Amino acid sequence: MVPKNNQEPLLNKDCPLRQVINIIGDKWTLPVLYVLTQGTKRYSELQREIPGISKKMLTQTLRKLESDKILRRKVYPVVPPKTEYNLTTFGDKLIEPLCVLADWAEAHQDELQMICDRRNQSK
Amino acid sequence: MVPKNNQEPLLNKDCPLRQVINIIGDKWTLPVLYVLTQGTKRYSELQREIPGISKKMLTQTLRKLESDKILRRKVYPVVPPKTEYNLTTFGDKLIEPLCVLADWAEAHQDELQMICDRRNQSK
DNA sequence: ATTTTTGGGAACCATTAGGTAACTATAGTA
DNA sequence: TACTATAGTTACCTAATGGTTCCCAAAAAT
Repeated sequence: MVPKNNQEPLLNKDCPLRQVINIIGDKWTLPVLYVLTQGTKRYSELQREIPGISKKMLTQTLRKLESDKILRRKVYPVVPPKTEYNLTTFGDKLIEPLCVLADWAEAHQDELQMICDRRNQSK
Repeated sequence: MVPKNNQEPLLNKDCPLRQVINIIGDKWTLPVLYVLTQGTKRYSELQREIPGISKKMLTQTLRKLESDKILRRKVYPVVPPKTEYNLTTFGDKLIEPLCVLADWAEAHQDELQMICDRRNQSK
């Protein structure tokens, strides 16, 4: 009898945790999600509220999250264009465990900053 | 991720949460950390227990985590070489909030798998 | 008549991440 | 004598990520 492939869920590079990290790990995904926790936003609002993001990256990030069904995109056929974005219920649920990590990160802000500084210095 | 005060520690691309993601977001970091939660491991043990990792990536991942003080590297001056790795207390602490995310990810395994499948399909 | 507004798309480039293969040293073993 | 085990290093290549700049339409405002 072949042993059941009960692979450790945290071991390999396709584990669920890794999948989450892949989904939200892009440079601009967290800022976008964060702004959307404040409610429905238009494209231009997102761009204004996320310092440094370019149109290309904003569009790219939004489209990816839309196809992941983490957010919803609603286009109004008017001119000039109007598009609204808001989190799906799945997006809302995803936010919760991220908050835990975010709280930990805030609590360890100084250590994290030191790590990042050390990395930038050694480059 | 819920706004707490007038600060915006989760908004910009250098926020603490983003810093954590940067630190543990590399392809092989989570598998390495996971194996090390089982205790001290030698280089060859890590390589055996992490399917698919190459020597180059294992070394690279370990060195980065060492300079981040997430793990400790102990070299025995013998031949053939012997090197042991284990988590620091900071590494141990880092694991905890990641477990919360990992638990959520496991609970939503199916949805996550669908997202990843859809992404791979559209490529 | 011209500019502004909005939500993009397309082309192009630079940087980074990650993968493969070959090479290293030295003691012990067959 | 040749081979194995260990813990790497190096050079080279490709793919993915992210950034910049320019282009678009059509109505409204100046």
